[in-house]
Amino acid sequence: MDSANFIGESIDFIHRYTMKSLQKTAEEHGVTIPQIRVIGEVFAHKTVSIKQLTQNLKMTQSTVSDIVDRLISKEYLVKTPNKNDKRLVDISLSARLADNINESVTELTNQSLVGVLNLLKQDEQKTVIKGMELLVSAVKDKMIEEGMENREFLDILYFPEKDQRRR
Amino acid sequence: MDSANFIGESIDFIHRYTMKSLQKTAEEHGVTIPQIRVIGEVFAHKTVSIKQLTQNLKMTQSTVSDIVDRLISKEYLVKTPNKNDKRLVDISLSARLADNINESVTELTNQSLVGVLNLLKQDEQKTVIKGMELLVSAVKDKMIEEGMENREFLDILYFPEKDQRRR
DNA sequence: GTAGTATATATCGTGTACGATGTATCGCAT
DNA sequence: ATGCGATACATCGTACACGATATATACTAC
Repeated sequence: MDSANFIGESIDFIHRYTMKSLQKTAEEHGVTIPQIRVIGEVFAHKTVSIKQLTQNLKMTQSTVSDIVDRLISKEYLVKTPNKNDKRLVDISLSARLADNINESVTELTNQSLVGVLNLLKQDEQKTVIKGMELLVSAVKDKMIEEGMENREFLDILYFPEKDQRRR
Repeated sequence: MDSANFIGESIDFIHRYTMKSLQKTAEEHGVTIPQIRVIGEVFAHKTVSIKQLTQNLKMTQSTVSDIVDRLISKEYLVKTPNKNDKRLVDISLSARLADNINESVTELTNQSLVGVLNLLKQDEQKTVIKGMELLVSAVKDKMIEEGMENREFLDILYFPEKDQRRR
């Protein structure tokens, strides 16, 4: 129970750190973290629907909708109705942004943690990863055990090597 | 770098899980997670200032202020000006709440993770904790290295046994 | 084709969350 | 006592974030 507490606080702590860290980079570009994440996805796929963004970024549809709206009013994105299915909306980079965008968008992904891991020795990194794998699979098991409906919620996380083990 | 990515996603994943898990318990009581956290702090200290809540819960003063206001309008908390220092505000449980409150408030803290850890064998738990300790101290080092101003941000996390090691 | 269901977005209401700014009070130095 | 920087809190503006609901379109069965 005390260990659980420690794990909980640690997760919170690291989560806060990465957020804070990303935010610094983000606001140099005049955007927020969620906004960068959305832009990154659009950049990667050239054109996506709200639905896809919702799935890939693990945010609810309404949240994504909001963010996209803000990015459109900033003239970073454009929305065009999909030809084949008029319910869909094709979201893509605005011409203006498509030009002066570089890889800096994609490289935004947790750069901070790379630096953190590099502070550790090889075998220490192994331990960290091993521990995280154990914890994550335990969480997954727990979720299944208590019948957490959110299926999509699960297969978000990829495992480095082998995928599923444990009971 | 791929490991960093894995760590990052794992942290997010677990963070989301614990939030989701806490939320379920919280909304059975008709409150939100931050609200329960505030109530718990007030319950523990009998009477606190906004400042103290800000520090203990690691939220900004304005956020705390907002939440306390909502809890007051729900008649869960009361605000009385401090006698000694008129800048301070004493926050305490409302009479109504103070009665039918039980330990269930404090036990709200990451109960979910206890269950998760119990799914692991003793030595696996050891690995998880060890890994987390390594990661956390690496993050702390990184924060110091890049001169993260937020000092308070640091001494939030208690370590089970020994406190500081590493370079 | 029509009805009924499912899907994709939009919109609304509420609640965090945070930085910036305003306001009153406290303490200290003069 | 007067002034001034520091402190505690409130308030405002903006941006997530999510559930609930509305709306339009697609699909399916008949």
